[in-house]
Amino acid sequence: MGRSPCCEKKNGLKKGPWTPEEDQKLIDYINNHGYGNWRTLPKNAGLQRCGKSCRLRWTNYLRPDIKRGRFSFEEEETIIQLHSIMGNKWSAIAARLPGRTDNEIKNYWNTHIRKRLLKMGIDPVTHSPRLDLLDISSILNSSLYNSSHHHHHQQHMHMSRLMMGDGHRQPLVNPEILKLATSLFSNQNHQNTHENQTEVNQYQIGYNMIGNQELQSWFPIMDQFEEVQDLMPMKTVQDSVPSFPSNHDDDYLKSNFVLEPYYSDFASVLTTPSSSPTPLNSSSATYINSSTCSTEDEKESCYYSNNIASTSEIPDYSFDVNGFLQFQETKNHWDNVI
DNA sequence: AAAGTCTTCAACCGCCGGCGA
DNA sequence: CTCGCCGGCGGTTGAAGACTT
Repeated sequence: MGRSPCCEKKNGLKKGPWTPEEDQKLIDYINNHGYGNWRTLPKNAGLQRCGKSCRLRWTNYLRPDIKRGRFSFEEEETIIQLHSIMGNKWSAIAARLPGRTDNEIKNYWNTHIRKRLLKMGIDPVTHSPRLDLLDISSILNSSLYNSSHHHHHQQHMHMSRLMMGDGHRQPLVNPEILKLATSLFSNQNHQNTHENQTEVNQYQIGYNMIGNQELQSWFPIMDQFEEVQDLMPMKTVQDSVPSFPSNHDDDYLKSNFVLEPYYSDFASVLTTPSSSPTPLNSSSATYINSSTCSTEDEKESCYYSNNIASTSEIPDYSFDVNGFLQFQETKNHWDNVI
């Protein structure tokens, strides 16, 4: 039954950051003797550390094959894809990223990727769009929205630019989702909750979302919708131009309503049969792109400006992990060949 | 310049499963 | 079968540095 903690206080083992001297002792020992029994290693190596601490230090930091430095865009894409399939299986993800440790990937996910997905309105757990998560204000601020938009016609213009771009810029928001959001907020006949559910489910089908997890991710939308319905009357959609409530613009937009995260070209790389040896099916995968965005800032802005992958191009949902991994290997192979 | 706040990430913790006695 | 050991995993923490006010 259970075992005592590996680092008992009474035996005076050191904790906390490693010193260069300790590192060197560990490296020297492993170079000479290899690593086998972590429990006895520190004693043999002359370290006042527990075996667990030594193993962690070696596998996460001192190992010679550790790759240091920033994650490349390709690595980041891989992490996101694998996470969409495997979830928080950091070691499994790390196994697919040579030189990266599970700890490093976990940290990178929590400090960078997760935040970015949230900002885009993508649930980092399910990888599906969440209307209640998108930081719409940051999207708007980062592009064409400005504070002088209180006139109605201007509002329509902004929204149409959001949907269609303006000739110079690409659209920022998936028009389908924008329609969904608009429709949700403008439809005044929502007494029948069953109908609401049906409407949402239709859009889920559009995203090929299957499974309780994905379905659940939409529930907050409905909750929030009902709250807002109570607070303010909604307008009806006029023609194809969506309209948001005329007052409360800023508050409204900042109230965590999300329109749509931007799926990108990378999705088509993975989902288009012509470029994929094994057609990849993964609607819950969150695809982010751009090979041209390398710095953090560039990545950030690219996330908001990539092309949209139309919902009609999204393949059927059915995870084929082996196919995916096979695809990755083939892709890597050809990347190397090229 | 100083104080306060936020972010990052190395390291720790507790738990689990595999394995041998 | 049970027990104890060990390696490994994922979640969490907190010191240090970066950034903001």
